Amino acid sequence: MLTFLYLTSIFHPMSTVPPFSNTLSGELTSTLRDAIITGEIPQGAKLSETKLSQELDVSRGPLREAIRRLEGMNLIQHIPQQGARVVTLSMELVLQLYETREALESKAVALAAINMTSQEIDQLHRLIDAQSKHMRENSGAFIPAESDYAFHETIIRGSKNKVIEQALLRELYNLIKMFRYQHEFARNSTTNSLIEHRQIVYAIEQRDPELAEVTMRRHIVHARERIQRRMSASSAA
Amino acid sequence: MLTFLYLTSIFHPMSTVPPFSNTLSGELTSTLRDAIITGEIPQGAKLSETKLSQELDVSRGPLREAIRRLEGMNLIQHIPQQGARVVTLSMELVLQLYETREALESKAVALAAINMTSQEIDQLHRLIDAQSKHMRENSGAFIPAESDYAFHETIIRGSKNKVIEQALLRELYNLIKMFRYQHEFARNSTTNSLIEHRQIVYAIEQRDPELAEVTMRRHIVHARERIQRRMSASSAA
DNA sequence: AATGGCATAAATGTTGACATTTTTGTATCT
DNA sequence: AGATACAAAAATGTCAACATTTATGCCATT
Repeated sequence: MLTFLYLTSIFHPMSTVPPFSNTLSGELTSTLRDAIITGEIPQGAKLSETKLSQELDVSRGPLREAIRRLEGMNLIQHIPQQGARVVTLSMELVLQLYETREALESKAVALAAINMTSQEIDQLHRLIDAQSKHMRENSGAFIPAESDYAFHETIIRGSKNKVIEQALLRELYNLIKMFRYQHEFARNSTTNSLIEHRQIVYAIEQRDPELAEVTMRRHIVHARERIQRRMSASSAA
Repeated sequence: MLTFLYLTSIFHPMSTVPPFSNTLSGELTSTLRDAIITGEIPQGAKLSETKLSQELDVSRGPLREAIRRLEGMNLIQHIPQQGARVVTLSMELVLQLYETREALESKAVALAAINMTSQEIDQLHRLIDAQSKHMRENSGAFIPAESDYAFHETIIRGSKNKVIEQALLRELYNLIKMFRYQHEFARNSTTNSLIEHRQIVYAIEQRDPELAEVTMRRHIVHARERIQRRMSASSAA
């Protein structure tokens, strides 16, 4: 039933992250990653090697390697002699993700305020302008998720700290994207987010690490609180 | 030449981290991890699948899986069609490691001040007492690395945040241990560290997250500055 | 009817061989 | 002598079969 996975991996909007191409096991990694993020393979589902290898028409070797990599990205959990399961995003885990993101990304933006090039700051302006334009032209008050990710990824890369970048983009953000993609209420950002984005860019522009840090911290805490409210309001998934 | 690796993986003091047992590829993961941390397989060395499989007398399948896992722990870097190399700890990377550790572990201790059980706090006291005893009885002014790791790991686990715990213990600490193990000057902690450890435990005991956070942040910044001084003084490895 | 054990089936772990790509070394040409 | 091109060798990527462990389902027993 997963025959359309190859299309997903190429066209899907989720794929801002490295495509792992060149090798079959790399392709499989991207394919499965996107299928997990979108929920095409649902949370808690077992990744049966035999079934997947038949459906995707590959041998089990590369598949196992892809699974090991996804394990490293925290998208799946592997129990020896039992197999791999897609991670389940409990409310507890999501809140912990945002706590961790707060710690890492506030540090990232502080470093970005020091290390970003002016070209990268220009890029932030372009993204914000696009977000602003989108809001004006579409009645609704939402930033598309893709644009929001681009904004945050630009800052994270601008920190020039490869360790933080890796921790955020390779481990945390996949899980956050998975959560937001699978929960309609979390999929888009509010109008407040745009204001906060402006504040963050202002602080970076001023080369003020402390201001950038507290602004980003507040931005993420707000997001977490919004999630917390809406999750306890509706069903706690 | 790596025939003694199995012994290393069992007896080596580095192994406070999960042993990955039960399965051959899990054993290989632990074995290679420890060999990398200790420098038995040196930085930048190529992990040749054919050679390793001969020396360790295993087939390449499990070996490749172990390598994928070590990739996820940031201990090795893999380039498709070219193979895997042990990461090289440049001065830049080490400083970035400590920046990241500062962000994560200061958050961890703030959470630990809220979430730690009294049993866990007792454990911290026992560790500090042992460290104190060790310093009194041995002329030198050093905390053994193992005891220092145990202290920090107890706090990290005490945060009850699995995401932070994973990021620190599975990704960062292996690299930090690798660095400290391979640089004599970084192997042990100074007398100041013990004082700072006491301050951290005090803050946790008072259930004061903010105090705990700034205390831990300073502790790690001090460690980073010490490293920075000594590395620029001697050779920049 | 429910439980326990046994046999079968299926899944994961492991292996060795095959395919393809990259590297290495040699020979030739300028 | 240096550089380029080709050929051989070695390494990584992939596959299919085998081994071992775990899960399933049936039968017998209480």
